[in-house]
Amino acid sequence: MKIASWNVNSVRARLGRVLAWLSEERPEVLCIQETKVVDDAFPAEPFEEAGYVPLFFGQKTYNGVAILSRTTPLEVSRGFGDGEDDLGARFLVAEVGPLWVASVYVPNGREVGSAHFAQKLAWLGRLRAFLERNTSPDQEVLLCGDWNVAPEDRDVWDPEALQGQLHCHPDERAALQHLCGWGLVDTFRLHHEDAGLYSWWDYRRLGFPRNRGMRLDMILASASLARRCVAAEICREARKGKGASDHTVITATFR
DNA sequence: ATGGTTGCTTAGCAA
Repeated sequence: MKIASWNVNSVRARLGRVLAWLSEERPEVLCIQETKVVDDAFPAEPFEEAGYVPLFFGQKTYNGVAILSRTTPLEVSRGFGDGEDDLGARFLVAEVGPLWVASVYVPNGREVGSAHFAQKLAWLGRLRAFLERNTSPDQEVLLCGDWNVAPEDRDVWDPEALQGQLHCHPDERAALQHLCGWGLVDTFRLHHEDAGLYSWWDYRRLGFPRNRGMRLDMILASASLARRCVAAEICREARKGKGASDHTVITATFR
């Protein structure tokens, strides 16, 4: 069973690429971030024709998340429902058979020390609170998304230059670690130890050709799933060429 | 300190 996650930077601009990748790889589930489209305009039909049932939670211009599943997903939640500002359409949860799957788009934070940065840290805390209220680490939980945090120095192209910068700040890493402390494992690191493996490369300054990137996208799994995780990959091919998202698609495969 | 690129929307914002 293959699960995938992809920040597509506009689902309409990337539709052809996403459909081509789906037909090639046929994952059970694809979680999408940055759909950048209101629900009325989400391109549901092409995904249905490709054999997927889409759930989507979007807004105008920014953010937006979706879950595509080969079996009909049951929508569990849009946003945290905790009475606070969700900072846009960033969180969608569905049950897919026994799986409890979330598509997650963590706020960027914009600038270390800014109000947006504080909201990013708080958002990660609210996500943990949501898990505590709505599920259990004993369940089969998958959080798939763009975390906007590079968890360790080996996840960034120049850790010295980027030390303390956005995506690498100790407070962001601590917030992500606290979330994982609920009972989640970074599936990629179960299978790969090397530095220099990234999921995002800046469009500017030839980031991808120079492999100047960061690993910001992750599939986090609860213990019962982590035990059954037999592979995890970053699909660099999908970042190549004109018309690619600045993020590439990642996968985790479970026995 | 700033720039570089992309997408949405149409000049400027967000990433």
